[in-house]
Amino acid sequence: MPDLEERCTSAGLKMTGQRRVILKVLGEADDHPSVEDVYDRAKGLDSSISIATVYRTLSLLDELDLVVRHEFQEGYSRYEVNADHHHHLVDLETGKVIEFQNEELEKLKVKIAKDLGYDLIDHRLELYGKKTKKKK
Amino acid sequence: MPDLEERCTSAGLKMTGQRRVILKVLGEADDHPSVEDVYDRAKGLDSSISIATVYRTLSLLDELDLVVRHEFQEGYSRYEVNADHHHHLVDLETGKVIEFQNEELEKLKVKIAKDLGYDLIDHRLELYGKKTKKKK
DNA sequence: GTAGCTGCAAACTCTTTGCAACTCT
DNA sequence: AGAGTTGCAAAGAGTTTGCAGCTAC
Repeated sequence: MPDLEERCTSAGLKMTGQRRVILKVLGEADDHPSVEDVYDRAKGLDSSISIATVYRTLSLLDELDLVVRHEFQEGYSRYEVNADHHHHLVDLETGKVIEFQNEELEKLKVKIAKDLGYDLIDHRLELYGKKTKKKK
Repeated sequence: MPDLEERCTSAGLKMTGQRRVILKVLGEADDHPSVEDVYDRAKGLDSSISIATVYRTLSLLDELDLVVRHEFQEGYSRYEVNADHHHHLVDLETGKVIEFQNEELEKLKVKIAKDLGYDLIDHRLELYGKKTKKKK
């Protein structure tokens, strides 16, 4: 698959220094960074970058589907790159996000929507849990 | 089941005129009103009520689990009373919210969390769809 | 009487935007 | 050259909060 920069330029975006930095940060992220996270990491590479640019760039990338915006129950957005289809389990004790996939679940969702008379366009499933404590 | 007012007083809340109005509005709501919605309906009964009170009251009710707060992908909260356990399908064309339950889904969620080593504390499932168009 | 509640306005958080300067192509 | 992009600061939306006065108990 072509890299992020290439996909941006072929979508007609100009490749500025700031965008290169933000794309680098995103390309290296293996977590689900908030705008603030992306901003902080980007500033490490180019301290002149502004948070408005980070917001604008992430919005663009979201529109181009190069990035997926999530809103967990935290009051702000987090972004994810290269998101193959999956869902999230949020660890309530650490805030860590665990990804999972489940075939059965996919089928069930489509079926539920269909039974209600709808075509499924989008969906959101998040689990919130705590690590199972083993008995001593 | 005892009514909302009763449940509030027995939780130690003072029963003020404003709260009575807000509880009446909530008791009569069979939809998923936003804070603004509750505020507007409450003003119809007592025009002196302030939106700060609505926010404060809804927060209290949420803490007492007398109400469930939802954040669909709209940028604000909606509330729901007497929520027996169910999920939502949001009609992307009309904004209408359809409720559904599904036993199979419940079991599957618990199983997924367990397989990942977690106890499921909370979860969120929303489907977003459009009405299936029948062929002519 | 007093702890709790209220309205008001100011403050806060996250996000978007107008504008003048700048920069890819 | 010119459209697109940027930083800055101001503005927006939704929500919370400090405070002085009021009210249920």
